[in-house]
Amino acid sequence: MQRNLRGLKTKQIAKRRAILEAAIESFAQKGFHNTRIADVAQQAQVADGTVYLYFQNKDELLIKAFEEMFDANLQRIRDEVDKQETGIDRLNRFFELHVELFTENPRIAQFMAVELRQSPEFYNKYPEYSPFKSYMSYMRQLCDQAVNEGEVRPINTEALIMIIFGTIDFVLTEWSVKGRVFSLGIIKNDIMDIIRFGTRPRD
Amino acid sequence: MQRNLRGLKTKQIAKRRAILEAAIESFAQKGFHNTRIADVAQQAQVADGTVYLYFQNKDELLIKAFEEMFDANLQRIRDEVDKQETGIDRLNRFFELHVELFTENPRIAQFMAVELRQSPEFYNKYPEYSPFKSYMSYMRQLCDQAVNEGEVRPINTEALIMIIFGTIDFVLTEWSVKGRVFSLGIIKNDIMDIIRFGTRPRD
Amino acid sequence: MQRNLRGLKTKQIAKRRAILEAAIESFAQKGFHNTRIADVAQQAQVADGTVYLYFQNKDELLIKAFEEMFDANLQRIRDEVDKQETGIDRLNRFFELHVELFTENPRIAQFMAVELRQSPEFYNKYPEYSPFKSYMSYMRQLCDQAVNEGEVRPINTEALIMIIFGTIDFVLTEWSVKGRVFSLGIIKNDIMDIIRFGTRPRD
Amino acid sequence: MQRNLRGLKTKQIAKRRAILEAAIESFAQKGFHNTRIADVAQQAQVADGTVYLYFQNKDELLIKAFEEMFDANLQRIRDEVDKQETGIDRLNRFFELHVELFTENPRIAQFMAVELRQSPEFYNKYPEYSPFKSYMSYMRQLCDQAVNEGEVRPINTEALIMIIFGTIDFVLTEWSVKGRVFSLGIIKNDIMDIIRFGTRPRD
DNA sequence: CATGAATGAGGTTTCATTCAT
DNA sequence: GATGAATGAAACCTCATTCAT
Repeated sequence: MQRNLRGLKTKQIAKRRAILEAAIESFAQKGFHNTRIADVAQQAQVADGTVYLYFQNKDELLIKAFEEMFDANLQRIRDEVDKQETGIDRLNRFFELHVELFTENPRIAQFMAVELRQSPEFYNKYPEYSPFKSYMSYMRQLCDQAVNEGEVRPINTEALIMIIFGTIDFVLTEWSVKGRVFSLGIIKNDIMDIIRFGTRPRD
Repeated sequence: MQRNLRGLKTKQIAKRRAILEAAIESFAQKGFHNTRIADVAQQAQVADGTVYLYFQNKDELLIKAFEEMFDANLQRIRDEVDKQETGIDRLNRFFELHVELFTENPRIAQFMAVELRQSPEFYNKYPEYSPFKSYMSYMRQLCDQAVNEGEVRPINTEALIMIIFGTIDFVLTEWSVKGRVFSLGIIKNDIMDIIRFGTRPRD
Repeated sequence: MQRNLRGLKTKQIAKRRAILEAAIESFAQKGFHNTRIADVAQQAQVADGTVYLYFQNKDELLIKAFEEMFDANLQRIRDEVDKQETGIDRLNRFFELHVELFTENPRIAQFMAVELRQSPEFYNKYPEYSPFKSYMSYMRQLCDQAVNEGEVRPINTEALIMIIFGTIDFVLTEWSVKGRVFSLGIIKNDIMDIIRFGTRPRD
Repeated sequence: MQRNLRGLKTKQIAKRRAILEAAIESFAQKGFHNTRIADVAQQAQVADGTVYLYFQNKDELLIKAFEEMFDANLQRIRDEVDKQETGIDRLNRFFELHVELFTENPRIAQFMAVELRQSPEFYNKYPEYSPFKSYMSYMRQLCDQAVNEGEVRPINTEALIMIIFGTIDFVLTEWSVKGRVFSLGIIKNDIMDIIRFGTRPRD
């Protein structure tokens, strides 16, 4: 019998995945608190109780959904970004791929926009909850490289990360939650231009 | 009997305000859904039922909290910003004051960080919910002025707004929700520098 | 200063009456439990608290509404009925006036239909609550007279009362609550005919 | 697994029934509005939430209680009545069985007495609420037959129905709600006598 | 493993009643 | 007397979670 990392059979892998997808879908649309486990179960075509065979409780479902969604995408993005030659090109590619990811997966974009912000109480309850830590860590690495290569002036890397991540987050949130009222492509280029220009080495 | 705008007596104004403050406090700390009306009432030193004399329901409490919080602060910020001579200075001042506001009112910063983004369902239910519309509209005006005055190159104003608002939002969220792990002052200046440099007219 | 039975000034009499009328109106339409004191007060153009100056509580408002409504009408009916010469005519007239009363005051008919039936618990709580006792007592008297005069055969008076009262109650309830789907005039005559015929002395 | 009409397992049928019985019991004793779902649940030996697995809400519980109580009994009555030869006998038997039913099931009698009449608002909210429609429809049929067979003179059938149903309703209400202060057996016979005599063909 | 019926704690909201003005 | 803002108890209903099948 084929068994996986977590000790699950292939069929169970699929079931687990279905539950996570259903959770993301529903969290994105209705928000965490307005999503009932019964909704997720129905969407995933399993019984309510089955959800609890794969996840301890509703909170964990949220946490795992984030974790695994980020991990999966980060890997794909890394592979692509690392093909670029220069630091500045890698940063640009990263920016582009990030936007692309969310444009092509509106559900994920919505999910992130709505669920990323949890209350301090939630962070206290789950200190390990830090969904895009690895994501930001990778971005930090890219920025540092670009600075070291001299293509970006020696600015505060944290500041740059905040600008990039914050802007993407905000743009995508507005775009996905409010109803895509503007062209993402145009604004994306303009933003990249401002940032690139603003971080260019001064003479 | 002294009566106010909404037709409330002076004492009632105070009570209404106390409820709003309590709501912001609690929403910021525990999140909207983990806040019970009883919490808000207790914090505001009124009976549970009293909350419903001033607000139709819990949702409206959230909406009004945002609305009035933004409105009140925007006015103060405008007054200050308009004292500046040049467009670029106004933009800078706006940025600074915005950060300052939230630095000095961590509760409000947290509240915004946690509750600003609602689910599509919420937006559908309350189409009028657009708490920082006037805020962004003012920012748009500032950007346009700066461009017209030639101190900022003719970039896409929307892009600039997204960068500014998104960055501030993200920085403050990280800073307030995660526990103020970095110096806001330093990062603020670096960010302003990047943005200013990135929007400077090219030769 | 003009003072009344209950020690009330003329203006207060009017206010008390307005509250009772409003109560009947609202009880009839929405039922006792779905009527809020605030509804009654608003309808009567008084403050909520004022209701409690005239009635101890909501229950008493219901009880008094019944009592006084019945008393007032019974008096008018008696005056009219007593003009009739024979027992059987008096019975007929009574029947007619009873129907007339409710036909001309649909609110009262509805009120009675909906609120007459209270739970055993209610009757236990208010043993004195017996809204149409005097009404039935008067009817009993009429029946007895008719029997004594020989125009009605010596039947069980109680049975006759039940038939008359029950039928009227049911007819009016159906008629008023369900939406007056049939002609009250025709059915009234048919009913009176059956009853008169059924109670006629046998040869 | 044994499954029933509504798609319920045998055990669930029993549970559903227990809830209905408990509801009737409690509605009869305390009235609909003074009955808490918790009362019903406790009486039925289930958890509060379980009630909502079988009925959408409290209103539906009332409606279904009526519907099914009437349906069940009507069937039994029909079976018995249809054994009679003549129309007039069927009418008599119907009357008797109707009275019997309620005499032997005081809870049901009380329930009906207290809850049959709802407010116009209730009828508007649930237009399909017409608990004894089939009951009256059957009675109409019996009356028509009796008229056609010539044993009852050609009177207004509706009038006769009103008399019969109204009288029974009133008698049973008085008898059950007020505390059974008179002999139902005697009065029943006297009433039947009056009605039969009143509807007899005239020469 | 999977199911889904059952549980029961908990929160929003209503509204009769009170009482300071 | 009259007002109506304030109170707070109480109840419907939801839904995360469990566990017998």
